[in-house]
Amino acid sequence: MAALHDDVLDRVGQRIVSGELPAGTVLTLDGLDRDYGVSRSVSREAVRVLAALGLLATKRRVGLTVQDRSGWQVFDPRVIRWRLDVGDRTDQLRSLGELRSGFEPVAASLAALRATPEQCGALSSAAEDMVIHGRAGDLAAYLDADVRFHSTLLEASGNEMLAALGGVVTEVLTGRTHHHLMPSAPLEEAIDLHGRVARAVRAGEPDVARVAMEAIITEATAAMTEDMA
Amino acid sequence: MAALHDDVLDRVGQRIVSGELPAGTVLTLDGLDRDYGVSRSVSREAVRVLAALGLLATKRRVGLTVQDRSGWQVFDPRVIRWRLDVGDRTDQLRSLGELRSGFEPVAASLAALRATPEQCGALSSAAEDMVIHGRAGDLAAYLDADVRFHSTLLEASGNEMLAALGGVVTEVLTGRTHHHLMPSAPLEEAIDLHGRVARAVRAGEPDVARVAMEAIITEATAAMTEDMA
DNA sequence: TGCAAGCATTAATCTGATTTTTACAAGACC
DNA sequence: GGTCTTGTAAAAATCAGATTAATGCTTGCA
Repeated sequence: MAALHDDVLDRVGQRIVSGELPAGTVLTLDGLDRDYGVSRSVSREAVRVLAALGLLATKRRVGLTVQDRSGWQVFDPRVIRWRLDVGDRTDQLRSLGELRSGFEPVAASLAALRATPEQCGALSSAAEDMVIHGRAGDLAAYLDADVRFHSTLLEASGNEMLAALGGVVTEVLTGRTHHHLMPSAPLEEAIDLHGRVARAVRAGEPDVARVAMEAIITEATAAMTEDMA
Repeated sequence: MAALHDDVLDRVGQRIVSGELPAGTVLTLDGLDRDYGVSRSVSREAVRVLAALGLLATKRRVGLTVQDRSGWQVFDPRVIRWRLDVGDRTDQLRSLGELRSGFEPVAASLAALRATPEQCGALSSAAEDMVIHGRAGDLAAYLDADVRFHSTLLEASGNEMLAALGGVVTEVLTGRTHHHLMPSAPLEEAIDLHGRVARAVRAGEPDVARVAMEAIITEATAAMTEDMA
């Protein structure tokens, strides 16, 4: 099912973020063709994308040079996923957590000022689903509701760049569930906080929404650090 | 000099973000070959990158469909540049301002905990330069110091994702000066706040740093909105 | 020792052919 | 008439061969 292009892209991307191919390593297109048994078009297009993501640089007569982490497009969902899958998961999640503690409270407060009735409804419904599936212990359905909640909230902020961070948050939530960095049963307190945010947004209370969202991130960070220790 | 690949990439990218090719428009690879007079490899690789940026989606038997803005990788430097060049500059700057109000205070507070002595020095020196050039009314030198201040601070947060947002902040600062959305002489208060952040970071006082940085963003937003009215 | 010419390597580009997927339509059936 | 199957063609995806253009490195000369 997975197309050859995506296959090569994923595999090389993962080898780079995992550190198997450290910065400075030099590859060649011919080498990739042989390694993966694909035609030049496939490896060529994969390399172009990796170069766009800042993971590789191409140079004539030299080849493909693996780039230092400082040049990576760390906001690209693909890079985030690779790093969560095979890279420095802990560092990555800490970075993302700190970042979220910055922009999600702002998004919550903006959403309280700008959310449409439909978005308020979607938010409440997602929060309710979290209650139901959280209590039932259905982690997959809980995750789905969690993702819906945060994506809707960021969308409702009316700020397209905050909305664009929805992909990043989705990767974090999915990643930490997938890698078992979550309590086996979601905490009652976390679930409750989501409901509080939803109500504050509906009531148009930006400060209440912001504070509740700050608590969500703090709680999530604490839960995760404990779990990793 | 500019390679064919980058040429096609830039041109198609700009046509999309400018709205000349609205979401839903369907193109074909053959069409691009003809339009730009390049071979399939070139258009193919450009399309692959555009697809990675979320601007296009490819589908067999259909062609290339221009995607809605909601899927764009709006944090990619290429996309930011295209939008500042041919897109909606003012909306873009407002979005970026709201985003900054989220992550810069967090970065300031983290920097107070983690900045190295060298970074503290660079921060203080940038703040001093802002005083000097601000009072002298040298806008270009002031901007340079301002950019140095914020980039250093984000770097000093010790969080690579916050550091990666340095480029974004630079765009905001440069953009608003370039488009005359700044007071002709920087406000004494704004300059003073930067010094306060630098001192708080050096002293290791995260809360003071955070509050001062919040004030910087609030002041900047107010100044810009007034100017636009 | 320094410099310039030439060589060899590798990405960049062009081209033609084949394979695979799949939207759409024509026909078959109820 | 409406739904289901089947066939066809359109377009991307992939493969493969050849040519072009930069450019790092070496060689030879002064």
